Amino acid sequence: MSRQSTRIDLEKARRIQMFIAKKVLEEDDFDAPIKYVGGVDVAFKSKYSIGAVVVLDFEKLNVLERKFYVSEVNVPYIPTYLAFREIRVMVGAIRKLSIKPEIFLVDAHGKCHPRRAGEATHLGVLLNVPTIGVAKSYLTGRERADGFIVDDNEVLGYRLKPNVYVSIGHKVSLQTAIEIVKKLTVNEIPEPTRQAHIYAKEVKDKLII
DNA sequence: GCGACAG
DNA sequence: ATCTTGTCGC
Repeated sequence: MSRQSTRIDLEKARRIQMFIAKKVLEEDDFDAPIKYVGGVDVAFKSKYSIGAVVVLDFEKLNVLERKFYVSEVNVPYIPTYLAFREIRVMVGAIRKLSIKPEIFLVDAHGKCHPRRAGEATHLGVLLNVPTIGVAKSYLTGRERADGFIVDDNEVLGYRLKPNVYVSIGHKVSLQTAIEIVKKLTVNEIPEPTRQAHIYAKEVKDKLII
C-alpha cells in the first residue's frame, strides 16, 4: 500500500501551535555580542525534502559551515501548518552542526502567524534556541503605515522590505530581531537565509533520485 | 458561505 | 515550494 500524503490532524496540530506560542520568550536571551549566526531553509525534490543550514560569521558574513539533512516527506503544504512539513529536516541539519550559532534566521514567519506559532517560532521553542522569522511574503495581519504588521492590537512583525517580513521566533525581541536582520542584509534577502537557500538548491541539484 | 493563505 | 524557455538587462 502506498499513500502520497499523510494528512495531519489539524485539530491536534493547532493545539500544538497554541502550546508552542505559550512557551515563547520575547526577550533577548543569547550570548552577546553575536559571533555566529545560522540560516535555515528547505528545498524539495520529488518526494524528498532537503533541510539546509549554514553558519556565518556575524561580522564578516562569510560562510563557515554548511550541513544538510534529507528525508521523505508525506505531509502536504497547508497554509499556517508549514512547520509540520518542514521542521523535521531543519532539525536534522542543525543537529549536524559543529559550530553552535547564538541565533538562527529561519526562512518563514515566526510570531507573525494566526496562532503566533509560525515555523521560526516552532523551531526555536522545539530546540530551545533563539530564532528570527524571515519570510518573503504575506501570511496574516494588517500592515500599518509604519511597516509593522498588527492583528488584534498586537504587533506581530515588521515589513523591512517589499519581500522581507521580520518577526520574532524565540528568545529575542522584535526590535532586536529587526536590528539583527538589518545588519545581516547586503542584498534583498538577508545573508543567512539567502545562503541557506543557495545551499539547499545546490544539494538538491546534486541529489540523485 | 466567501476570501486569504509562509514554503 | 516545484515545473519550465526564452528573454530582458547590468
